[in-house]
Amino acid sequence: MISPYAEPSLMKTPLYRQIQASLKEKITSGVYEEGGLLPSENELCIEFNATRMTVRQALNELVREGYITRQHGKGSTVSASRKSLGLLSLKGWTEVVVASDRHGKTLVLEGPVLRKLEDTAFKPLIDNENHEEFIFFKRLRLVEDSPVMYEHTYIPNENLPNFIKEPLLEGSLFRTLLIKYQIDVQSMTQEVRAVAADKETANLLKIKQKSPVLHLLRKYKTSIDGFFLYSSIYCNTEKFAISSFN
Amino acid sequence: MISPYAEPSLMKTPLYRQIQASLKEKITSGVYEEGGLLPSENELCIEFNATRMTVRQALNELVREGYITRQHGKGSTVSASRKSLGLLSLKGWTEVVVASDRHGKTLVLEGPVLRKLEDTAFKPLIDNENHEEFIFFKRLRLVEDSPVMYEHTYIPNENLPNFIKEPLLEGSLFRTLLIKYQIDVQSMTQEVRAVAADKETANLLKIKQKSPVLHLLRKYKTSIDGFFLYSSIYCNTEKFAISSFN
DNA sequence: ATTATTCTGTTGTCTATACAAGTTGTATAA
DNA sequence: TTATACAACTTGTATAGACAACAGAATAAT
Repeated sequence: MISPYAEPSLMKTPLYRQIQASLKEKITSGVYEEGGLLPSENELCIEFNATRMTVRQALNELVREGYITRQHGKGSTVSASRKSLGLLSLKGWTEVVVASDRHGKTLVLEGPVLRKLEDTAFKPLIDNENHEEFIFFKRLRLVEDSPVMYEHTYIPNENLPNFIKEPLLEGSLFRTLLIKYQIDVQSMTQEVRAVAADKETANLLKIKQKSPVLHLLRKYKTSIDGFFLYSSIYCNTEKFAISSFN
Repeated sequence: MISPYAEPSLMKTPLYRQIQASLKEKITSGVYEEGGLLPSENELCIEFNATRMTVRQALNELVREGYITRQHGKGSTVSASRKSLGLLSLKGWTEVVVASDRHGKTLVLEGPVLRKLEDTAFKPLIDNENHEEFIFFKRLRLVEDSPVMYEHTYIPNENLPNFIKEPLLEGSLFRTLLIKYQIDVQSMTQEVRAVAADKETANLLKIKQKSPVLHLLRKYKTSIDGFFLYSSIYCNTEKFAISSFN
């Protein structure tokens, strides 16, 4: 496996996933504008040459991801991008910030480098697999030039040839995994705590030491069985809240 | 409307909701034990006299609510009750604590009483409706006799005759709404922050003032259109984390 | 003018069927 | 004993169609 990109995806993606991706693309790019109605299910059936059940499956996924809401007898409405920096479900940083119309930046403070997972906090999230090596990131994320999140990311060093050598596509990890490696991040579990900021975190987030920060321990499930991503995230929630739904 | 309970539900609940409820009941009561397999889709089809699509809709809902996981080619597995006091999605306090096999108690510190909503923090969650009066609770929730959550609940004073006069069924708000009033809590949105505990909260949660606590602002959607519940929750996450998934 | 009623288009629920694809155990062959 | 192949089971994807329930606009009745 020398090719810079992974093998072109021969595994055919299901039709409903294609529809889902297509609609998502049109929503985030503004073709379907916020607050507006999507085409009706029957129209989508014609557009994608699919049955209503298939179209509905795509739409239900978009509801689950928070892109649309639906109303009986009316239609599917494009959700307003969450006002309080919705760090919801699957959405990676880049996507969220773009969608919420704020100016976001990501600084890579360290990495990507190979290292072992020493953070014991992850133990309860990791089930059986004992991965040897991880690709490690330290990133600081800013909104309108004020630091909001400090994140440590661990990715098992498998399935990702040349990952370390090349920059992220558009600065987005999720997007890079999807485009270059056909790895789709599908869901997430997390543990949430409120903790006092330690010295490093406080400095980076420009807050006082010991002030309350949100601590998220995340495990992302991907389209590759047994391949997970792990993140430990400290959030300054003075200006922005983390919003979620279910 | 003098009858103590709401009219017997004449609105027929969809078949998939019935299946969903039946399976949920069997899971929480232990008929299907944790880590075990549910009957296959085809078996459930026979049991409930439904087609696979209908059964699958029920199963998908249970996945969304975190009761089961599914694996292609294998079956539906009953999820282990989340180790870290999973305060996930829709589950009310009672249900979570029972499921997680911990000894939980709820103290009603104040209420239910009628009052207006003065907490300005809810403003961003409330869209259009200006409810006049709310049924208000102050509750403290304990796990193994140590206080973990301090919660303010606001329920619009509509659709709930005699609510204040009678105790909650099995101490559970959600269960009371479902059984007595046929109101099903279906989903939730929330904003999450880390804040410093004020004096009252610190005292109740038995922690030091200004120590970090999790603050959750929740809006619950119900089966009645336009009828929402609101909660402001402070959590001590020293011992327990809030876990969620999506 | 206002209020009902009807109509049309939408999403919600459900049936019946088919084939694809993953998992597991069993039988067979090396 | 160890592979290999197969069979039987599971869930995943998809088609085609039907009727119910809801929203909103157009129409008819008052």
